[in-house]
Amino acid sequence: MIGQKILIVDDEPDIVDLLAYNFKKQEMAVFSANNGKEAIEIAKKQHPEVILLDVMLPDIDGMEVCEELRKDRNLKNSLILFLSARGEDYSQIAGYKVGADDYIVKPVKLKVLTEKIRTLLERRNEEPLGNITSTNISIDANRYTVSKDGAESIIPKKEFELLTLLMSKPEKVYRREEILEQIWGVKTFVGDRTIDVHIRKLREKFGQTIIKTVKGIGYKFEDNP
Amino acid sequence: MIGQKILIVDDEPDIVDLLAYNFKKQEMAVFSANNGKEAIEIAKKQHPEVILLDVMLPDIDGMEVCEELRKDRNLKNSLILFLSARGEDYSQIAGYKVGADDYIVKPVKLKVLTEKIRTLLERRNEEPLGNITSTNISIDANRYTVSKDGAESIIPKKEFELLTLLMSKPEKVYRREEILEQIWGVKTFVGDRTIDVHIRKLREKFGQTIIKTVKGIGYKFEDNP
DNA sequence: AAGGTTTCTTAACATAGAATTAATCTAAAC
DNA sequence: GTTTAGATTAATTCTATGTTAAGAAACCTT
Repeated sequence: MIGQKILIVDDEPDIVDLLAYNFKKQEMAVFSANNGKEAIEIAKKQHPEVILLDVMLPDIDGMEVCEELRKDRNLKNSLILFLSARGEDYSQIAGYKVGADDYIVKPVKLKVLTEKIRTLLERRNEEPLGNITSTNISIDANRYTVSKDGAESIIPKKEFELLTLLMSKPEKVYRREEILEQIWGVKTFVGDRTIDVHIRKLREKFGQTIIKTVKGIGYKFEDNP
Repeated sequence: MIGQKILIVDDEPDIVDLLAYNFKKQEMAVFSANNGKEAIEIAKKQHPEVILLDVMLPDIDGMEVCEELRKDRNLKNSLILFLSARGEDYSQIAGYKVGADDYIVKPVKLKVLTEKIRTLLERRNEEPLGNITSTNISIDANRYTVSKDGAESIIPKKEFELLTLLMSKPEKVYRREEILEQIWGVKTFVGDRTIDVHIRKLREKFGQTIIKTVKGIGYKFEDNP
């Protein structure tokens, strides 16, 4: 588990220390928080691959924290594990609903925990990521291909990202602002016509009608059969 | 278990003798070492199929020896069994991390040991681990060979690993990041052009078309008949 | 240990193709 | 009909990768 980032959230310093020590030894980058607020803050900044989250926290409930974390794009695929004391059985039921991947009952056994994380991480990596399909065009994120009418093609990165974004929510109008933010990042300043050019390329390749202009606002993907 | 090479490593001559006698009777080629250094030396030269390794050695720790041995490509598939005195429970935990196949608590019972080895060897042979085949190229991970059009060749380690990675999921685009992580490990900082050079070597050897570049993303193996 | 060989990595440069911009044109909205 | 956002095109700049050669490191052989 070398190189992964892990965030440990618990209000008991002993537990945090123990776990931190263990995972540092495995060459993971360890972050820790003692409460929910802090946890959210760190997670959003570092987007760790693994998050261990105590259910009982002084400020926010662990499950609420979890819910909050899952809203962040960069944490969608993180592994979130609940830690709960023996009595708090409810976590089991609620846990999955809220989006945790698993839960561990304290006292934590390091070996078990480590193994669990390893297994889940492996499984995660194997899972095919992002595969979007509409009536007449489909994207395969693993292979970075776009298929239309059976013809598969590889398109440049920016075009691919743009198409993926629009197709991820068909019919939703993405404001130009929003597109810039998602694909170019917030800080980047890129000319006014840049998006247009990429849109044009996509239309050229997959037909004028797949992307509709909403003047003054932005663009949307249209699934026209 | 006829014809196999076995290396016995222990600092107690009695034990070595006993085991040696036993395995010679089974027509195995027996080698022995009294310390870690010697063990490594012999193992690298003889690459025995089976290695019995005492955890407590006068010089190097048995587990370190094991780790060292596993680095040798000819010993990757050897059967390594730890021998440990009853008290030394830690070997159990650390053992499999380090790459041992099993461990035996002393006093060794010959019949049990022999049976264990037999079973493990059989299982090993049954699962020719890592054997990837595509239409016109195939990898034999056990023997570290690559065959194309009937011609079998041995290629350098890094190239082999890279090819294996890409071929393990044909058509899947491996991001450069991902490749680095898998083959070089996250901690390693390796130059930007290193991957390219290895890719180039592979294309040189097996044809330009086997690996396709996905610009801005990474590479993928293509099975083109 | 010395010498030769192979493998790995790096640096430097070349190049193709991608991203961006600028300039100009078009059409929708008022 | 004027205005303005967007479309179009081509030129320009950038960037990722390809390529080569050379040095370092690992590996073998004697």
